[in-house]
Amino acid sequence: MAKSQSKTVKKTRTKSKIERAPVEPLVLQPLRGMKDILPTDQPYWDQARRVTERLARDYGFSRIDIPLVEYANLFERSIGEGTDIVEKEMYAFTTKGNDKVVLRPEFTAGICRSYIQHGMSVLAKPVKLFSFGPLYRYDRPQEGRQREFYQADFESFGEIDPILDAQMIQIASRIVQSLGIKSVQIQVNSIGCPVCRKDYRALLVSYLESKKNKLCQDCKRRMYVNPLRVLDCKEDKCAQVAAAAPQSVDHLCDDCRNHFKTLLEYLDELDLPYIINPRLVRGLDYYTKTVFEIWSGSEDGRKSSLGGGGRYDKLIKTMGGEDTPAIGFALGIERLILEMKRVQAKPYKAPKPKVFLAQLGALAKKKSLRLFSEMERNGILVAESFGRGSLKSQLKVANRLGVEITLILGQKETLDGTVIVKNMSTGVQETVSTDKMVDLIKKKLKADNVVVYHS
RNA sequence: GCGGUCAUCGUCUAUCGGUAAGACAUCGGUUUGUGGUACCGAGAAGCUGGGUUCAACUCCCAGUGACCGCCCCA
Repeated sequence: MAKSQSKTVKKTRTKSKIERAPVEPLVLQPLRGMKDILPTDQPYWDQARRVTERLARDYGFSRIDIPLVEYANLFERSIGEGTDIVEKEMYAFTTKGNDKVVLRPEFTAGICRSYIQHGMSVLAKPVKLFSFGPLYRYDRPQEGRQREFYQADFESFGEIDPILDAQMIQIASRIVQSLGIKSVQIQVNSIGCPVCRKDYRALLVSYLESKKNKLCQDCKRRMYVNPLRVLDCKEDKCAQVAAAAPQSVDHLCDDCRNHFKTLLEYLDELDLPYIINPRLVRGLDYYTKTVFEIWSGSEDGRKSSLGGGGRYDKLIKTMGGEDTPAIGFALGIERLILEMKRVQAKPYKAPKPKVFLAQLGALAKKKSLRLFSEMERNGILVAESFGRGSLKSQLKVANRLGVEITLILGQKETLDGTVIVKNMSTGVQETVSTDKMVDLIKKKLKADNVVVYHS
């Protein structure tokens, strides 16, 4: 080590006349908008993962994992060139091989790519897939809005029936409720198919043109690029214009209107309360017919969208696959967890060790490693503090951990092939031979109605 | 991408243009191989880079980050 250091110094010295390479300081923080998920937060993440995985399984979804990085044009073509995600939120860069790539901003495009590539259209329909992982959007962070964030994503391919739409909304709602978030609002809307949307769009544009001078700068531009999004503008003056604007639900073709009507009937049947939000349009181009979002109840004022989704019946074909109707949605994990904390929902409680192994002296210390492993193999969770020497400090740790039994292994016990089993609540202790130890502990834990976990 | 607020031990919070204080947490001790409380002790901080000044954690500028509002979304 010292040798290589002096070598480095020499090198620098010989180089110093030419140019000394500036040493970048080590930045001890993550990139903007990214954060560590610390052990203290993991119980919430565990809960989010467990609930989504269980419901995915219950509703027949298979897990799929796709790469974090894809070609940029996969998203440009599917999400749409005029959208905010593509226009300004892509976490994009060029590789050494000169490929233009992005860190995935959403799941749908990548899953569709995989669906087409692997010929999943031959599978029994509907093909139901779910995923869980990080997404990246290069925008300005705020609480519940990071550059790296996680979603649970559900996609279903090959079924046009609106019962699928209802079921997807049901799953989303079930996940949120199962996490202990009771008061949520489901918003639904239909933005029609390419055919009726075209007519509606023309109608909307001509209406917006007549009110042009009452719109904000952004919307004056947006009305031609993506007029539906004007309806979503939060500017007061635009909202006023939007309120009187023609609504897509009033201009659906027969097929789309029936689809929407049937969906609402299904939702009524499921007793899922919803509100129709004619201004819900969502920021991605590929949606057709049904779109929906789930909003938190938010008694303390803050409202945030926990997730959303919709139908994208034309996307697979647009991307080069066979004509396949599809619907999907995603939930934002960080937002779910923020909401869980707000409503004091219970996180997942991992099983905690009920046994502590204390050791005293060099010989016992050596022996304790094997003892620990023996118990682990028998499904007994054991805590220890092998680095500590004194029995007193080890018992302190045991006490703090709240274990029921502490095993004490000293010099004497090691030589006798025994171990002291101490009941931490009564203080009573007995000496048993090590070969009977596992059975005895199991019996004691079981007697206390304590589950013994098996690996 | 635009506007605003903020930045001190691991956490929370003081103070000051001239030695940075406390609480919680952590670790150790209060005589031998037994936990709690109490008591004692230890370690631990001015985001980074410039400037003003005899002197900067403090004032100024820039950067970085967090948060808030907008945009948008999850």
